[in-house]
Amino acid sequence: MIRRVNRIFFTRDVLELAPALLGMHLVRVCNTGDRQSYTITETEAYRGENDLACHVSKGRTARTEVMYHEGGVLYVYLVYGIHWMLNIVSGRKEEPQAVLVRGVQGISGPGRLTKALGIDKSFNGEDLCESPRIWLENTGITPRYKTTPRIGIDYSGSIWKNKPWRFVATAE
DNA sequence: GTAACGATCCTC
DNA sequence: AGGATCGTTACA
Repeated sequence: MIRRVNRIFFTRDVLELAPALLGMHLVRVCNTGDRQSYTITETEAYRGENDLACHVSKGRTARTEVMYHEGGVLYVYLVYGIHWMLNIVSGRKEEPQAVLVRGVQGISGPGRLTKALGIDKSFNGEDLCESPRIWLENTGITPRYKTTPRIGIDYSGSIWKNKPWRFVATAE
């Protein structure tokens, strides 16, 4: 039985949640009522204030406030003045962690993903456990995956830059 | 108020 | 290898 995943699923540590998202369905209901579902194939973990690649390492700000919420809400922000990034907040309240959804089946690249799904700033703070327009469903399939360092965070220093916190589903 | 900086993508 | 393009942040 496929159904929306609940709060408990998201309140785990981000290093557990990020790989667990692989193979799950990201379901999006657009304005016309059309429902589409996308299989998640690539994620990255951003883990707390000590992680120099994570936005909260620069302090708690209006932008990053949502990451301090309980897991299951979305953190959406703009990079390079162009691309919206889709992140799923992880961990418990006051435990700022998030998973960047980098790709789904058929769409690679986090910027292209949000464009295809019509995700913008209005989704910031959206609750995956309650929202009528976006949620996650379990498929019971956990694909094999590989880990690599995260992308585009060269500024964060070698310790954090080299953490193997990018999770990419591998073809069977 | 101002200036610098990107968790990217596309085109050379 | 480099440019697009603008919200967020840090500073004065």
